[in-house]
Amino acid sequence: MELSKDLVAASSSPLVLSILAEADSYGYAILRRVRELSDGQIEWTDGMLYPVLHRLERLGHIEARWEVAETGRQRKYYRLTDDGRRQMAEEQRQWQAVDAALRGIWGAQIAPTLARTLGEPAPTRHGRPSLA
Amino acid sequence: MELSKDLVAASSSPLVLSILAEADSYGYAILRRVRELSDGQIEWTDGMLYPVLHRLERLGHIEARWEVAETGRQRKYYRLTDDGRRQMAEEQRQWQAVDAALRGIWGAQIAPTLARTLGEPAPTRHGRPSLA
DNA sequence: TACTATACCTTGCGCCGCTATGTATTGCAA
DNA sequence: TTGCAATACATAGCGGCGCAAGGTATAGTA
Repeated sequence: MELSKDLVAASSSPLVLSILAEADSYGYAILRRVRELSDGQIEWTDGMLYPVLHRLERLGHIEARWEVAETGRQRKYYRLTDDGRRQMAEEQRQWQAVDAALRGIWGAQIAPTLARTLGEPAPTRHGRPSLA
Repeated sequence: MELSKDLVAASSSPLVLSILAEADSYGYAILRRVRELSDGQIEWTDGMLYPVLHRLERLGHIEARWEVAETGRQRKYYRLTDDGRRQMAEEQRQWQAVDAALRGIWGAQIAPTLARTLGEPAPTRHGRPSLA
């Protein structure tokens, strides 16, 4: 699925922090984990992930170390810091607040939305606009 | 609650489109509706909303008309177009895909996250990193 | 030998939220 | 009647960031 850039921006930090909360990891593995978690619906490129990792490191949310994998390859492992753990919790709160609002408004519209996307005529809503 | 700018960016379009799917509305009323829907947790400024409305109009997702309210005031009412309704459905799909991924990873961590934010020591995770 | 997957990185473009600022009107309270 | 808050719209400049494109290098495999 093609995700809007704003949604990618909003989800990249919480997703990365949460993945590192599970266990230390490195760039390529994080890309795979995101694909996995979303059942293949979210497809990040490495070109967008590395800047995210560098930013999170600059902000002190994560820490990097070089390590040599069993394969003989160099890998840069990242670890969640205490500060990063707090940040993750905060981002979780924010996401859930927005999600609650969206669910609130979608919940009241699920049936009509489905009907309309199926091509049925929308109930006419003009005439007197609501006086919010 | 203070929301990160990325989250604001990601939620502004779906929220506005969904609110207009309920009924035609105008700037100030939309601000109030957002506050209402989020139980006061989301506080948008008008300075960020108007550019959003102009963009959505430029993209053809909504349409504007001037109207004089019972109060005698000029108000710019916005209406969701058919294109906007499709866009809303698409953004809903995207949001739910990301939300599912986040729930997936948070679900496996809810207890530990709560424990750690309460100040308990995190389980040491260094030593052997996971081989993702 | 060549190709794919792994593994890291940076540059430039374009977009957009946010703060600050501006204008104008209505209604209420001092 | 004076002043403030709420209503109602709008724009300019700044800073930040995704993303595509491009780059380097190694390991494993055909």
